[in-house]
Amino acid sequence: MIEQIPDIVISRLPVYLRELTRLAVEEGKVNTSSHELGQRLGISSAQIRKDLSHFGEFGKQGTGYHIGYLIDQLREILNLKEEWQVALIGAGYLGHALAHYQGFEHRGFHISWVFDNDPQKIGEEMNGLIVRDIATLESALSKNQIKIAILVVPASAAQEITDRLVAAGVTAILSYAPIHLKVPEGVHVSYSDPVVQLQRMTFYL
Amino acid sequence: MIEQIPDIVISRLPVYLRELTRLAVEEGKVNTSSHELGQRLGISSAQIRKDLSHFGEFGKQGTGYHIGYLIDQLREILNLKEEWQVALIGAGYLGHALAHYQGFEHRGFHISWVFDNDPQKIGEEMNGLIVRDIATLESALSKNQIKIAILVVPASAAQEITDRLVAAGVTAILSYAPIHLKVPEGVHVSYSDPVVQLQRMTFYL
DNA sequence: TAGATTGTTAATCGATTAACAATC
DNA sequence: TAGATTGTTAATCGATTAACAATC
Repeated sequence: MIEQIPDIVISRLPVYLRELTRLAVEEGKVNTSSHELGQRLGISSAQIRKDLSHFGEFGKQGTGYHIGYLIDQLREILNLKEEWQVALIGAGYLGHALAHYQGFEHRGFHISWVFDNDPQKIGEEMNGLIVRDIATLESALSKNQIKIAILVVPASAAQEITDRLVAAGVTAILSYAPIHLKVPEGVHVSYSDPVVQLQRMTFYL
Repeated sequence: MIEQIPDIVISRLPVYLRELTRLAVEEGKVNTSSHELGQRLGISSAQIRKDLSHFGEFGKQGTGYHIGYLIDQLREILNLKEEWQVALIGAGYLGHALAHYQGFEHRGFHISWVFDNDPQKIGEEMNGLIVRDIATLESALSKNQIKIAILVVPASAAQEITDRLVAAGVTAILSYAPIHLKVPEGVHVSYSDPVVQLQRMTFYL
């Protein structure tokens, strides 16, 4: 029986990976400890060790973790050894910003397609990419086996586009539309709604 | 002793509020139930009732909740009765997108200041707002008692700007910088890093 | 009345933390 | 060796769910 790893554990791994990369690249460190990493992330050292223990033994008593090795292992665990091709749906202001975002490269992702339904935008160039007609969504995604999409369309269009993405074989969607999306089992959705995030904080103000 | 309400409960309230508004505005419904709301959000009805029970009794046996009343109560709980003035730090692509985002209005927020340190951008107009010199950050925020900031600057500048925001009285920060920010007790930070969100999903692919 | 649905309690489930033997 | 730190166990803490009396 394969042990089921909690999603909350998975969700912390990218944050560990990000901080480890920072330690290596910007501070030139070679080793670290669960205590140091936890300090920097506001997480207990016990939690970091427990999280990692789901996947193996990556450290050494007395000396902690070799950063390069742990980065490598986390990239392996998170399936980041190969670059993922990503489709961006929506060429509005936010789509524009994401198309120009430098942070995708070297962290495992590359936006290779942009779609919109606005004839004014179709054919436009965005950071080297041509905006395609959304009518060609299915054929392009299926043919290229795209598994990941970023959804940056109005709430009113989000569910319909989601259904089309899923039908075309997409199994991971990062949505900026302010709406809960219905997807079948096995399709993963992650949400980003700045207003929801702000409203969570105003409770405390 | 005031009962401490779990942050995870608080984090769901904006989602309830958003869906209730959709039910009212787009479908013209007047009443709903924890079951219906849960169905639409992929949350159990028991959890919705439990969450709401932390704050009072808002429903009626047999008939459920009056949507308008529950919306009103949630807005009260989340301190959304008055519009919050927000400062946007960073006038790059993402800052541009946020400055033009229509979703803030009517959901409790208004971007009233934009700052950048790039002389090329200072003075530029963004959706009716003038980009200010970041050197004037402290005076503008303190004088206008701005409590909320959206941080859209490079990771290398994020901690320094955060320190300045906190010193100027900001107590809620929505950060798009891919870095964990150190803030004193009482200051709230919410993060949005698209790469972290994508990496969480690639584990399952 | 009969059916529906709430708010709440208790049980279950799951996540975090503390502690420590092992060992580098 | 002495000090540091891991991986793991058990205890604690917290969140979710199931069930149901109350009642609209």
